[in-house]
Amino acid sequence: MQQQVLQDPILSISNLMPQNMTQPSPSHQALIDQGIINAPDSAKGRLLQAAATLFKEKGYERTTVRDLGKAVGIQSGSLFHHYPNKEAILRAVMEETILLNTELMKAALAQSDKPADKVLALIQCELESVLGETGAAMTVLVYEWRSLKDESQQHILKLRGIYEDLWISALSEAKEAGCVVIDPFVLRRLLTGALSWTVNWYRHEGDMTIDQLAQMTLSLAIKPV
Amino acid sequence: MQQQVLQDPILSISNLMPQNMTQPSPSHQALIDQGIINAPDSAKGRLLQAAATLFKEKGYERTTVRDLGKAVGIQSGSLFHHYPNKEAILRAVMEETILLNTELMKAALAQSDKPADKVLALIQCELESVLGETGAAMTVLVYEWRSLKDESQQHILKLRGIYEDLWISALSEAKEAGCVVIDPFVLRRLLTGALSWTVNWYRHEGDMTIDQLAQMTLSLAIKPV
DNA sequence: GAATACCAAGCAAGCGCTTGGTTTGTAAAG
DNA sequence: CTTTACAAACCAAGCGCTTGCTTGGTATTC
Repeated sequence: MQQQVLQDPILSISNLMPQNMTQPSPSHQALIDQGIINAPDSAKGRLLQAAATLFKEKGYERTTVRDLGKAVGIQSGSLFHHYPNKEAILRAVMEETILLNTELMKAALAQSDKPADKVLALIQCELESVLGETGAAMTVLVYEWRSLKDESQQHILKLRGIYEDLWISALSEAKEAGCVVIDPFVLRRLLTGALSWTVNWYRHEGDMTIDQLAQMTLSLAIKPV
Repeated sequence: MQQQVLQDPILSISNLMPQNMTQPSPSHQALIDQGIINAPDSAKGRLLQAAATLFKEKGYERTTVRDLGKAVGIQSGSLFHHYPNKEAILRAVMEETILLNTELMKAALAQSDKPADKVLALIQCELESVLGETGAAMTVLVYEWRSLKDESQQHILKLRGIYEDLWISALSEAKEAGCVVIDPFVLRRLLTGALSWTVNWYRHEGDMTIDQLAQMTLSLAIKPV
């Protein structure tokens, strides 16, 4: 029996034609060129995208390696040619999305000047990451944390530290400028929850844009000077 | 072979001595008396408490019925004498905690007068529910939603609606009084995220009390009139 | 003596992952 | 332009284990 009988080869993980592909941003492309993250149209890249979607929808534990294989058009066993085990796929999803969004945040900060503008830029960035293309992966990062082994948790925590430092320094600047009244660490944590939770209610079809939501959130976080 | 040889009968689900029991509040006791939720020292009540703790720590899927049985000192198969299946245990954990906390919120609201006071009371209540005794169950309610069958989700959603109505009317009053500037629905959703996320960072050992945190959150949500 | 609460044993299904072998892409050698 | 060689990508099959849950029987309680 030939494999072609069982399965359309165009669905093969390495033959899939790119679809709905938007052009990666310069920051994104730089990370791909440096080999730090996988291109979205590569075999591994598509696997990670499918994994993020499934992990978000069904949860990591309820997603089987057979689900993952079916999503990218290969046998479940073939997954282990790309990653040593299922947990490594989860870890890669988390690692890539945090690396990418850290770079996007740095780029956005570089275009801002006043403290309040920097805070707004960070809020916009985080909303984009949660509600946009990397939304599935970001949700997985928040909701599937416990499924990581201790070793992986510490690895991701280190990357998360760089990301959080950007937030803390921006909020601290804003506090010194007098437009933030509560402790920056507490404020960041309240914002983390508020922003990540948007994935559970924000709808693109609605009549509130992401920028509007960002402005509303900013109005809570800072007081006008 | 006698069961006593294998297992200390004092650990049996129906014989366990109450420990670390605080006196249930009047609202709590009322719900117990009406048979709406199980007493914390009953067989089912202890099972639900253990389940909430395990589900929070390991996640619902990673918690096996054998884990649950061991936690309350019975065989895994005996669980199905109390609940028809594992999902029913998860559902019961969620249902009881939302019913209880709705009553606690109503009681707190009854003691408040001005709109800002009502909002503060709700914030305090929700923080207590997330960080206090029902914290495990509340965390499960947030994180294990996807593990519920559709039917159970709709059942819990209905209960949650009553809870959310209390929030929306309080925030709407505050908006009419002029101390809330953004849409009450959006504000509630931002607060939902901010408050539920506290479970991931707030520590009772630290030098910030829950009331202080509630005050800080209030200072973001409303502006002084 | 009936109902309740439990145990001991185990079944069927599904899980992550391994294995041995085949196809495909690539690129140098003839 | 073939041929040869080899590694990467994949399939088909299934192993060993764990899972939720069932069954038949036994203490305990009122």
